[in-house]
Amino acid sequence: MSRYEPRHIESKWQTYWDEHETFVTSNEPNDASQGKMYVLDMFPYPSGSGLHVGHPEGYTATDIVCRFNRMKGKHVLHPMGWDAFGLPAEQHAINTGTHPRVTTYENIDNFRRQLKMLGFSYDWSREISTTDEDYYRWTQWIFLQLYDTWYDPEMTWTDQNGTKRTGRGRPISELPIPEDVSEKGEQSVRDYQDQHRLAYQSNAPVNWCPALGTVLANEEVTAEGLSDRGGHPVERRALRQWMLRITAYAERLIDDLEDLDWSESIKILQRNWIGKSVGAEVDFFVELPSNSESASSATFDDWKSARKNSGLPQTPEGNVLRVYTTRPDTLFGATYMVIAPEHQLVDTIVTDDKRSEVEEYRRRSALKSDLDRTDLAKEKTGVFTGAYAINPVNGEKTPIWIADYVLISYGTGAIMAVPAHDERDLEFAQTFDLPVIEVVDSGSDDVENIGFTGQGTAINSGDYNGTPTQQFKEKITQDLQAAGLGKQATNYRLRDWLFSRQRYWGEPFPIWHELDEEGTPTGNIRTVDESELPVTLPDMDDFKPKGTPDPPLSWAPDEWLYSVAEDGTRLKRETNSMPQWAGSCWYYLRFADNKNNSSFIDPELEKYWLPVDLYIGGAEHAVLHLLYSRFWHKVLFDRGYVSSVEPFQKLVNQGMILGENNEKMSKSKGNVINPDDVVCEYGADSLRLYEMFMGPLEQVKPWSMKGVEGVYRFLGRVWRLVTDEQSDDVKLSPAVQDVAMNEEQERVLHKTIKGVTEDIEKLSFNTAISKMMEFTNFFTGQEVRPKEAIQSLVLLLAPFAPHISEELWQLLGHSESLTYAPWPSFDESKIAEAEIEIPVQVNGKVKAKIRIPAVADQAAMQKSAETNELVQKQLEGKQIVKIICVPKRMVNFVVKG
RNA sequence: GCCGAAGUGGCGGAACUGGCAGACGCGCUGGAUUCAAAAUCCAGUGUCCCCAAAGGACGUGUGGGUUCGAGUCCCACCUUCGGCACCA
Repeated sequence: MSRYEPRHIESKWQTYWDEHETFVTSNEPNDASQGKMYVLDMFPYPSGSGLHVGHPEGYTATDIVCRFNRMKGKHVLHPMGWDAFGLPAEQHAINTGTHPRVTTYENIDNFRRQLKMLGFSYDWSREISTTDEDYYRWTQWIFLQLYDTWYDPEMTWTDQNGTKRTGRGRPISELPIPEDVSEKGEQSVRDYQDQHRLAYQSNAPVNWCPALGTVLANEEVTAEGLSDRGGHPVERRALRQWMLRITAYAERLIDDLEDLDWSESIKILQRNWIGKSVGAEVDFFVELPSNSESASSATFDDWKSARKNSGLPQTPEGNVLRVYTTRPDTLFGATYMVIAPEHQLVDTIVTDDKRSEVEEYRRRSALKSDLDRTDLAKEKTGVFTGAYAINPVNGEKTPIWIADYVLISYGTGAIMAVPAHDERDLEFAQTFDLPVIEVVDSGSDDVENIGFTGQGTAINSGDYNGTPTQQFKEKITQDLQAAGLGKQATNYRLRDWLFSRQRYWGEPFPIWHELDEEGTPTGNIRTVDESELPVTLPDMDDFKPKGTPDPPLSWAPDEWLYSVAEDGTRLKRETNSMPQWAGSCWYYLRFADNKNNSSFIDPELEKYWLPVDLYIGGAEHAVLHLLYSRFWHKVLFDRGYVSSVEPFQKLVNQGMILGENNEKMSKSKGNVINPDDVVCEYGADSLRLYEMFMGPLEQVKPWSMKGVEGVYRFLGRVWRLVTDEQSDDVKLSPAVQDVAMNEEQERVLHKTIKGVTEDIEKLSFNTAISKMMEFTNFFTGQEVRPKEAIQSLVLLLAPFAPHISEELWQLLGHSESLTYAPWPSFDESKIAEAEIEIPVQVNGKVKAKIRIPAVADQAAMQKSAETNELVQKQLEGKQIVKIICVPKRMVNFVVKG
């Protein structure tokens, strides 16, 4: 008896595909091509534990789409690669002494083996790893472009597609240098340029994680103040770091989401992350204490009239506190000011009697980790500085406090507190017994004005009384602008991207630091010339953090670390490395042209293949990876290197697969399913089919071994549908005959083709599979199985279970792979039934069923329903109020009595 | 607290644009095949009332509403999951 033996079939076809280069994709479409289709998986980090069942979920989905589209005649690009830089390989090296390069390439080999075992139709000739020198050469090159770019928000220009745009990343050489800067000489110009580059260095406080020995991005620190990876405590420290000015692109990163075919919830996630808010900046005159050196005799009135003439300066004077607020309409309710402990103005304004207290508070908050700040969130703290600001609208003297609930990194690092209409301010005011003035009327007796943060009508606001919130905001912003006291301002929650790590296993920066005679950095830097890329990682054996923020590269061999420039300047390399995100920011571009030695991608190939038509991956990358990639892409776009505005046209996030117990799979819970084991027992086709059959792709769903058995049984049924069970060797079943289908068989076939085709297009794979099951159940019951129907099923099944399909296809007499066989087409007219059954309802409840011609009109339907015995019984003695007939659907009698 | 997604049999899930709720699979029950088993095939399977059948009632998180008709639309609420969290 010939049984379905996946093990044998699967390795046979995997070898066949490899040998025939079935999935190798030329960059040239063939003559019959129906257009290009770029389908991409989020490439994996090749971890030591191998593939997880979550990986094949997305990968099977994209594989189905690819195989389907190849059969539809599309020119399909479907590549795979490795996001292989990163912490685990380096940690492993620290623990075992094995070099990360060795571990990484071993893991990659294992991942590749597993992916091939699952029969995915990747074009392996396009494989890349972010750790390949030939790849990170271009990652470094892109960094140099970022370094060479400044953002000009004013520039209007026409892009290469002919679209008019405002705002562009431009070469630093085009940055206009103000006269007062150029007057001060070359160094001053250099500094000015450095301040405007998209890649810049900063000394801002960063998240230093002693346990990991590295600095982390805000995004890599949890709300509890622990490292995202490993859960170690994180503290704040000021260090020199590389930053990328992603905030310059915030507006475009929001705007361009509009035209993307992404789920609305992911778009919202990104919008919230960027967190745009529009409000006003307002200047408050500060009465400096008499002890201050910069104390001047200038009065509030003098200042105000001076401002009326000069307008609002770019940066406020030394005795002016600039605040940001989204509610300028509540200006009359400001009863105190709060500035962040790190604010520059603190030193200037603090009075002698408050100085020690203020200093102490600043010292404590500087030490506070984010954890402490969050913990204390409920209990507000702060100290009065002794200084007062004067409210520009009413001349009120307002005390200035410092408190760490105001963040230095947002807005101007200072706020006007309006306790009546802001929860945080109210809490603070109650803690410190500060006055509360209500200035917004909620407009409802049920809602107290104090604590009301919504929109209402102005009260206690002088001439503005009675103005609705929205109108008031606009009006007062204009008035402040006219008086030179404020202006409209936009802020983003998004911060610039901390782009350096204190790690060995990452891309080195293509950057030199100039050294002086003593060998200390002068602060000036030089870029490595493009022709000298890549800056390869030096050979090292010791990566163990020394407990200081010095990166491992700082103890690299001198030959690597030092050099002398042609002009004799001594140089030292940048010893930070790039974060793991760097490589994944642009890998989708390289796949289109992975062997190019002269450019990161050929412009023609970029135009042809990009953007990615379908991108599938885990929701954990919904914000960071996708935001970073989009940012880089836009910079490359502005600089003319890519023609598309956005990299990923359609995005789908697959849902997580849970263990059988409905919990997250984890070693400690012992509920981890290993794909190797499943393939060993049931075969790759069953694993693929099961992962698609479990439920909707985007949904979170639990694993079930019984479910795998179910689809395995289905494949067995398909096998027996085509092959001869009685025979010892594999041959065609005698029931499969080259005869015409009867009407019913034809209807079932065409219905199935239609259903499966449309379901694949909707990525509704679970229902596509159930339709093939129905087909199989039906044809199993047919004594004669017309060959045409059986062949069509094999083709429909091929994207889902390619191995068994190839085998059956061969058995059906075909000598070539079905990879490029035409997808079955359906004929709508063959699906329609002449006579259909519809329900008859009485008062909306089904009471009978009648058979009517499919084309029956309302009158015919009604007549047919009325003559039905069961219906007549129901209607007996009742008054018919109304009859509703929906063609092809139902008849409903509405009756009384 | 704010934002988002989702709640349908014993389980995973299906249901086009408001028109027969529960497709398909799992599980379970019964039968066929077998010396027996595995495998396979066939039939049944939402809950309740009824000895059973016929028949009937109820049923898509809860409570209201719109409609001839609601899983689907509207309002309020509950629960679970995901994200954010002093962003002024």
